[in-house]
Amino acid sequence: MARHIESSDCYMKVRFAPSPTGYFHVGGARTAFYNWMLAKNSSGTFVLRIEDTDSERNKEEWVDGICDALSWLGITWDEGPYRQSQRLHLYLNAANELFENGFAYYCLCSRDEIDARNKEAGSTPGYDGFCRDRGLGTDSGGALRFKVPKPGETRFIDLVRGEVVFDHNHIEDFILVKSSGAPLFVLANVVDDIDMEITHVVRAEEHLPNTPKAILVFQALEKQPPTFGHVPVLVNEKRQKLSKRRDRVAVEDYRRQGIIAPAMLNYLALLGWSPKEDREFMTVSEMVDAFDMANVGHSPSFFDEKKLAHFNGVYIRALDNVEFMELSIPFIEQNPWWTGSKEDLEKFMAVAALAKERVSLLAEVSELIRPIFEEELTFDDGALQKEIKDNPNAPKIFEAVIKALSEADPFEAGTIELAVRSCSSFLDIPLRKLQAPIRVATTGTKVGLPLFETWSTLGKSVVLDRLNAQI
RNA sequence: GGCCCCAUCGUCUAGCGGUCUAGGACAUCACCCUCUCACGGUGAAGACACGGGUUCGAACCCCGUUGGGGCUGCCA
Repeated sequence: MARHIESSDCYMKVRFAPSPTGYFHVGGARTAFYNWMLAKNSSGTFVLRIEDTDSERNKEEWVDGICDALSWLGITWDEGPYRQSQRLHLYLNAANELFENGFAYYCLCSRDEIDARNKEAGSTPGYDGFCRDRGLGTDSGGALRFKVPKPGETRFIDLVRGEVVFDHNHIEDFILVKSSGAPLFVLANVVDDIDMEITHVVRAEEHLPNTPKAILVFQALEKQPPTFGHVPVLVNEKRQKLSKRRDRVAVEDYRRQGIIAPAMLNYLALLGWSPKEDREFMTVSEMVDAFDMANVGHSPSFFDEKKLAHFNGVYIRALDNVEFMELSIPFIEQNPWWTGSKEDLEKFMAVAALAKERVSLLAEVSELIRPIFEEELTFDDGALQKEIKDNPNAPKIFEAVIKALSEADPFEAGTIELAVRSCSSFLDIPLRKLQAPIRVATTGTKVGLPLFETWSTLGKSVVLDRLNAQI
């Protein structure tokens, strides 16, 4: 589809304006990242604004969750976090101005009354303008509604969709201030965008129908609206918008599983956007340089955990061993066998490169390195049965390996391998068959880190003890 | 229901009128590598929703149909 507008290279002041009503989710993270990239590649400003005007639904802990998650991702804000709950006077001033200038009126209708009237008249849902000309005053105790000019239409150029037109006949006179005196989203949003001099509003597509309302308010306040861009929503496997209630979407969840921040950012950036060259792995600065709203797609994207995990694996493998260990330690600390001692760190270091290649989530590291730390080995019962108890060759394999091993000196991967291979040819059992029982005996499972390196890290006496225990 | 948005392999996408017997990536399968598992390598299978136009020529432009999504709150 032809693009009707190019995103400009000029200074952009953007904002990410989440509402703290639940876990910070991946869709929000993507929106934040897009905004952040726009600010970065225009030498602009990224504002964090917490839209907490709805005191019923907002919780302080969610605000912390948002800030923590953004910080973890490396999405830093130049201004804020502003709190709308602390700026109520600004919205009320604007509301008063709109009322004084005839752009808004007070309304006493309840939803039930409106619905009843619509039903009786056989008309479509939406406010019917009952109080429009009643001349109710500030002291009426009603809600303040914006008087949408009718007939009329509002059109604007959306950065991703091109020109969009809304007929005012389908926009009801929406509420700006509740009867309780609390300002609502559209009002607060617009007033802040004016006050903070936001130049570009990039947000999720679910806000597209709010945009003409916002533009009307900008105009009534005699301000130039910013440029808007609506990015497609993220959907689940059933192609419904990702929901905090229904779907697993919390950034925090992925972090706890061991997704690392750069992998998350890279994956998120590619959901709905792709650079011209169709590249996949990019550093943050490469993404910032390449990012362009003109290349943002138009249709919803499915958040695919499998592909995220693949990206994460690639990023983990690119880590150096020390970084890998530092990032992994929070995930292994909770194990009783991990003490964090110098010896533990040395053992971990010895297998870090091998472990790195075998995980796509940091939460998988524990299981992989557990055999080299545990005093009392935990066994996979199925593997124990199959590879040792039911294996007629097991006794002679143990006997031969124990004997060969005692001569392996120094006890290193190379000498161990020679010893084990000699058993293989001596017993005429292929190495792949021969390694199974001794692997289970010394690590508890049939899959894991390469055996010879594991043994050299474990030390000769531990290995011999574990082998002898199975005879 | 009304309004708006969208439509290329199962998924994320490349493609902006001829270079498309439609490219890449994830997932899947096969083979190779290999001490297990991974990693890596090679290969296979797999898509332009449908119908009309416009055009010498359409995945790309227009219209319609169908399908999906969003919104339709004194939530954001």
